[in-house]
Amino acid sequence: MRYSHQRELIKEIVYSTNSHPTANWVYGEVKKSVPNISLGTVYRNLKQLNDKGMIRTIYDGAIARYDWNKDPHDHLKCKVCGDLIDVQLFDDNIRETVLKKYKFEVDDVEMTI
Amino acid sequence: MRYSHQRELIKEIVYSTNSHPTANWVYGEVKKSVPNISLGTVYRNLKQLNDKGMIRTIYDGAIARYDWNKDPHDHLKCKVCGDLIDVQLFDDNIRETVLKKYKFEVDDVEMTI
DNA sequence: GTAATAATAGGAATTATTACTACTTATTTT
DNA sequence: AAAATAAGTAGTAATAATTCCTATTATTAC
Repeated sequence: MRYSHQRELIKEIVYSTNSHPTANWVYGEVKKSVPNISLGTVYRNLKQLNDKGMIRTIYDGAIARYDWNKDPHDHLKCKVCGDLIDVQLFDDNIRETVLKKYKFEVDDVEMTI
Repeated sequence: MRYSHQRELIKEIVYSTNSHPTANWVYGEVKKSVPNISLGTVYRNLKQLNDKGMIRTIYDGAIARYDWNKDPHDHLKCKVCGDLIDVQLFDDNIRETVLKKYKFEVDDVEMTI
């Protein structure tokens, strides 16, 4: 993965907020400095950053949101305003519990409350 | 909500499987008995069944899946085949923990592992 | 500096879902 | 039981999020 100005900006934008932004919001922000960036570029880079483990993708219903916080954590979603906030509920024993009870090796836990 | 043949079938189909089917899969199944049912009818009825609490909607990444099992439970998703299986991991103290720690009243917990 | 090729912009294509509309059917009223 | 009414339907258009495609541009290796 070689350097690109666009990806660097996209990464900085995601890292600059706690709001778990959508691709479209990131697009709007990055357009401020690169007015003719394309939405496809935003999506491609978000996916690459996710694949390289630099950001995390979470799903809010049917739409993807991006999170710079890669530590295992969960989200509380406000029913009224739709905001997601980070919470820390369970510790690493989920992994063991699941392995013991269900013989599944855990890769990732996504919980929205 | 008055009776409709289509909704009845859709409900039976969702209740007949543990596979957490998508709207599209339900559509394919119901077409076997009502060949010219429309996809919109399937979506409308799945939503109604969800709103009346007869089925539950879960999100698998970006797509909606439907589950007859309304008891609180979580899902394990196989990374290889994509199947979702039901698991029972945590008990009702999630609700209390969240209320105490974060002052959020819990409506629904959705966890995919 | 030049060649090789990853990344981009712009737009078309896809996928999941919702909205619209004229027609049909279940229920209610008479 | 027929007529009235309003919920439901099929078919299709529209939307929203995301991915794909292609000619051009930018980064890195030599």
